[in-house]
Amino acid sequence: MPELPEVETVARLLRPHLDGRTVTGVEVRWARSVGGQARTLGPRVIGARLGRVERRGKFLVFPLERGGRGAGALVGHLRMTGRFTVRAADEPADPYERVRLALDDGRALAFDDVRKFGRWVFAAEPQDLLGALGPEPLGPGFDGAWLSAALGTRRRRLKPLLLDQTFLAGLGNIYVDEALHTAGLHPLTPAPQVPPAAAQRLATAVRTILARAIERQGSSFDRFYRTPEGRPGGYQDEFRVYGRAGEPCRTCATPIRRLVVGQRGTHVCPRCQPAPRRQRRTSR
DNA sequence: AGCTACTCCTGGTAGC
DNA sequence: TGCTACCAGGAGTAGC
Repeated sequence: MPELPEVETVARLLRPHLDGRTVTGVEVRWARSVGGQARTLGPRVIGARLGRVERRGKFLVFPLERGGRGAGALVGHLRMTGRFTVRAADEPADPYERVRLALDDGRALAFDDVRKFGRWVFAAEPQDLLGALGPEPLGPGFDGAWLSAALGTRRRRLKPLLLDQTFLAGLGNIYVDEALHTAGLHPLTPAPQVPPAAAQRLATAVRTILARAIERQGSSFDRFYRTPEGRPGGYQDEFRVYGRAGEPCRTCATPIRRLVVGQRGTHVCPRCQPAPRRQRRTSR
């Protein structure tokens, strides 16, 4: 499922195709993909120029300009199976194409999405959609000191907390499992129980893993995530725990276990990631 | 505050 | 072969 490295890859590869293009048409094939804006989308985007595509967390932001001035943005989220592709206007549509923008160079920017969870909506003020997001893990504000302090103010367990986009923006199920393993932390550990040195390891693991995954253009372990050029990513070859239940840990050869945490499949090495001491149940 | 359950969706697959 | 039942899961929401 697309997380920060996949979305970053999409932004980087779309950029050269879209920067400065003018939108000449809109076609919506599945209204919910545009959040019910099927009727209003046309007037808001046709005639607008596309600015530089940006990523914020797992969101893609396509800024729009009119007469050199900001005119809102299209904000996209791939969720599970969304995909952006630039295709020639006469190229046949993907069977799961949900939305298409015609561009002034004769090509089209298509949003394909098998499971229809993804969204691509117009926002006059993109901050309305992005404002609640936590910091960028690859940004200057994120480091061991910040993470250690932030963990101390929360009571949740590490896994659901790291998946919470308002805590930290961009991590999903795969990279949380990978980072926790690299840092030697169990996903059920209560956040305030993480000592500063371990928080530092976790921050470093998050940054290192995300940066490496971007280099590999993301992870493709099923048929869903592909770059806008249609190629799979390469980071799945470097997974240490995700999807490896029963296989030996790459560090200590102990079989990887799969558990469910907050309705999410979760992968741990029982030796590298010792379970937290059982919490005392609060009596009465 | 933070937990669980539920919703949205579909293709793939396990089981019969 | 063909059917049904179930699974994955990001994020929003409701209820406790």
